[in-house]
Amino acid sequence: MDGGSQNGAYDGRVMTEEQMEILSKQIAIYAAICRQLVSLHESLSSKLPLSSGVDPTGGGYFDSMGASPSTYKISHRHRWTPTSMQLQILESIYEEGSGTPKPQRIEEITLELSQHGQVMDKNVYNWFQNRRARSKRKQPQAMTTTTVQTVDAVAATEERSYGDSGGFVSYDHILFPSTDFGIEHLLDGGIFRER
Amino acid sequence: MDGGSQNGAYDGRVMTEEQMEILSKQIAIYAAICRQLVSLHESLSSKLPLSSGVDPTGGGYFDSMGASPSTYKISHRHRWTPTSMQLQILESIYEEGSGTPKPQRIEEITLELSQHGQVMDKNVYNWFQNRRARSKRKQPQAMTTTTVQTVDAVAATEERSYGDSGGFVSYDHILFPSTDFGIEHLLDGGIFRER
DNA sequence: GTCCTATGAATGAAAG
DNA sequence: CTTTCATTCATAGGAC
Repeated sequence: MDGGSQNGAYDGRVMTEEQMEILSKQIAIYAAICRQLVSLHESLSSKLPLSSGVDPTGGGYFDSMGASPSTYKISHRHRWTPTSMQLQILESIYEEGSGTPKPQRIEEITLELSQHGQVMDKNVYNWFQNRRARSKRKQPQAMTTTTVQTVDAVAATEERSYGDSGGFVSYDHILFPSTDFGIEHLLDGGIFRER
Repeated sequence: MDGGSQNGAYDGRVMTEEQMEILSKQIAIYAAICRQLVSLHESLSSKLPLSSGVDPTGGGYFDSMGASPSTYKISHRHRWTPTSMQLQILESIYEEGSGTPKPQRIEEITLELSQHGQVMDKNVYNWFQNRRARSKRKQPQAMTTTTVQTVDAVAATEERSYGDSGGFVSYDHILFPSTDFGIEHLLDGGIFRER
């Protein structure tokens, strides 16, 4: 661990192993924080192009607009839209299937649907989930109150409005979430401490 | 290990001025990046009426309604929503391995998470269950290379994030608004370079 | 332009 | 652990 290294820019060690370790950890801490913040940013920025070219099959949604051939939207769609053909199939299966989409059958359905437009398992899965949930909630719409959707909208508005516009907060609790790293020690008492 | 460090260990210079400068800059770079990312996060989460209003200081369940105190309970949130901080921690723990949430470790995690917002054991348990189940169903999509976060791999990981701009979301304009730092040189040829 | 509706998608919680 | 349910978020498309 001393002068063992020969080739390389540093023919003589100028730091102890311990110091190297500390410094490495300091760098690693910032690296980890940055990585977390970046991924946080990704998740916050809605569902932006997560695919980023890595996923060729599921990367782009572009529907054929089965009902309206007049529309040519080649641009990337963020949301899958079933074609009318697909919708028919889905509705049929929904009715006949006694309401249980079955996890493995999803793939079969997807396969069949993909003959009428691009679709993924996830889309089919979501569709059945939503279909079921929706039809269930449509039933108890006998609410005597004049405005059903008004309450809904208000509630949504309320919830959406809780963006805290408070003043600045110290970033320390953000940057240093846990004591796993032993950050305080490193940053406050490390080599680069202010003394 | 020579006698470089005991308490009060820094009475003798073990690094050259140049090395010190490089290291200082490395740290400074990460610090700057983190600061920018944090402020980016702030602006993103405060500006958008976006989803779960991420409240850095706290907040899980509670929405800051209060527009109409006369109402008994227009909309109470029954559902736990992890803060961004909590999410980061959870993701970290999830990634760092041991795909088994561990029964007792849940409490530890819960304890740590509770420093960043209200949370219960059950929430953490559910989160891990869901997380695992859903990542399983996911198609083999390597959106982010599952890089193990080890101190050794930090350099490589960061280099991937910075230097490699192909196929990855270009954060460069965010991270590096100016070339004042000369980051490439430092990160690629710094003391902690790979070779 | 703003507002509303419909609906795909995400996710916490619970059931099996 | 696997599958399902319930709620919510986000957005496309239409009405005005």
